[in-house]
Amino acid sequence: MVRQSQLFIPTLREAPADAEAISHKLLVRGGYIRQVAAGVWTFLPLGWRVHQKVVQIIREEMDAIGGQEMLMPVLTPYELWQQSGRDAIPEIFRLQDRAGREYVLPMTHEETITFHAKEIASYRQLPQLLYHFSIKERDEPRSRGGLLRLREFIMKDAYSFDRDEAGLDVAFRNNDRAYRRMFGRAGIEYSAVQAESGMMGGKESIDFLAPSGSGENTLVTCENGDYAADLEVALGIPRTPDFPPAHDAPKEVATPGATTIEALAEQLGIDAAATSKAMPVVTTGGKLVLGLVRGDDRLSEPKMLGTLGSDYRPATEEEIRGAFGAGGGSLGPIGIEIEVVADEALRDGHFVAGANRDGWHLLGVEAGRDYAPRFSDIREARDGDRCPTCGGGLHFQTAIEVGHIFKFGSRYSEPLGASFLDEDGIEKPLIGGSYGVGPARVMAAAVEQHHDENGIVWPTTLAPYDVHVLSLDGGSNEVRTRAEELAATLAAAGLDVLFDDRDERPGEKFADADLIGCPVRVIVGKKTLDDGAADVRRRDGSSEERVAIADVLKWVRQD
RNA sequence: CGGGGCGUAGCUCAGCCUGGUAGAGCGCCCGCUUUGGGAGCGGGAGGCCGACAGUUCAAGUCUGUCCGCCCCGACCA
Repeated sequence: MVRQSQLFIPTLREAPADAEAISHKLLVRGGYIRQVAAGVWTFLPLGWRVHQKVVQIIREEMDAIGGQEMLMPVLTPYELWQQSGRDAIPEIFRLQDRAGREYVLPMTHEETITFHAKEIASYRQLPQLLYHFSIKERDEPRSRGGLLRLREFIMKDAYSFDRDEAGLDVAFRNNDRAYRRMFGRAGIEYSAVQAESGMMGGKESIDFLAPSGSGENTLVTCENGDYAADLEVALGIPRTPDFPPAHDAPKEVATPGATTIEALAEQLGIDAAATSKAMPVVTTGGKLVLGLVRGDDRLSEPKMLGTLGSDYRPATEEEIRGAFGAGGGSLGPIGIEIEVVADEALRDGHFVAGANRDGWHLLGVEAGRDYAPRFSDIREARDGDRCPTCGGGLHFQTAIEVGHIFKFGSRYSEPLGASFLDEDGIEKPLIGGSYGVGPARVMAAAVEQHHDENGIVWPTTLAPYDVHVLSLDGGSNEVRTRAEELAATLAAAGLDVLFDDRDERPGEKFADADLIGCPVRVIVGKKTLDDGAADVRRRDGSSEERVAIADVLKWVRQD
């Protein structure tokens, strides 16, 4: 039992003016966290308790699948990152010591764990699953939203090593299961979706997205529950366009001043979905490519990146002039020398396209007949699309990425030289996977998903304390004593008890208790003692009643 | 890195346009009263007005540069 009068729980009546996300506001107001610099936060005692509860859940689930906890340092020799090639990532923090030796403050620990994995010499020592909780540093160009995106944060990162892909499959599935269990225990609603592995350089990967009022990802789900994906890779079946009459060959039409799809569709009196939109881009290799999507669609940058196999940028005015002989707004796929990547939605039907002549468009352009594109899914799924699995409606929700697991194979073991001798006597690279989860993001997601207008409603597994006992003594020693006895009794029974013994008025204690959000609130006051009782209430509003002091423990423990 | 916004008391903010002794509410400290949903009265503490450089008799206020923070975008295991 701890006395609130002696704790550092600086609750605030008002949220900081610049806070937008609910979790940001409530965690700051509740005295859980404080900002030190952009994207850099302190966990105050209450916040650290919650963080540690999340950590313990993760630890138990990792241990349950054979994970071995360890700890790798933050300060890491730069050479390791040179060997993996990740030294080129702009987000890494670098520094030098006084002798000029260079270090990296890691964003993850693949390099370091692989450095240790070099001690694995034989297939007899495999598989291995190692993990740690440690501070990650990322020079994010833009942090935001309280705990949603930090520049420094603690992550549980686990690494598996196996002798082959089959072994990796097993490790991957085990971690997937462990993740589902840990998020379930943390009271988080989430979807496991296929995702891009991004800068980790992986193959298969699964993202765990928790729907939230604020977040960095968009979760796309089918109303029938048979499809879930991150917007970046989500497939959607677009509606069928309302096509105008077809033509035997493209027919030129004057469209003066129509440089946007809206203007074009209006001028021609047609459905915007029956037009095509041309997006000329230049790859890092300097190659000009025309991306073509339906007029009502947006080009998906991650998909385009995947299709091109390289980063790219929009083409400049001069580059466009040179290649198309026309300016933006009148570009199309016909009569040009450059490669055309057309979205799948343009495969069937006849569309209006730019004529590559300023102020003119072409009616009835058909892929295959009039131009020969490379088809690829490069459109961003959007509201109104149908599910690719069952045709049901798709929902789009903002979400927090609370975990990400992926296979990296020999991505690190080869460059770092981590190999083992297999049963057949052949030296082979270790086959690895990484499994990351951010406890702070789990906290933020829990708050985003569980709160009301008065404050946080913690899942019981994450709450900083199980029971919040309020002494409404108004200066009465007898009431204070009885309240403290009850708090001590509950604590002796194994519950984490926060005892509000502060010399504050009732209203303030109620407000703070709601804000902090412990699952059970127990009030001892003059009124209740007259009945030899206490008022008990669950924070989620499911029950509230007056029970005899002797029965409080039983009440707390039921359901 | 582009666009926008904001830096004044612990917090939320006025004051800046039109230069002239730095303010309010909440919080904090003391006293009295009060005590079941953020009390009342009285007294009090608390400021390098983000930094630097200009303009001026005089700068929180005008000008410039820089720094910090937030939001949108770019970016992002």
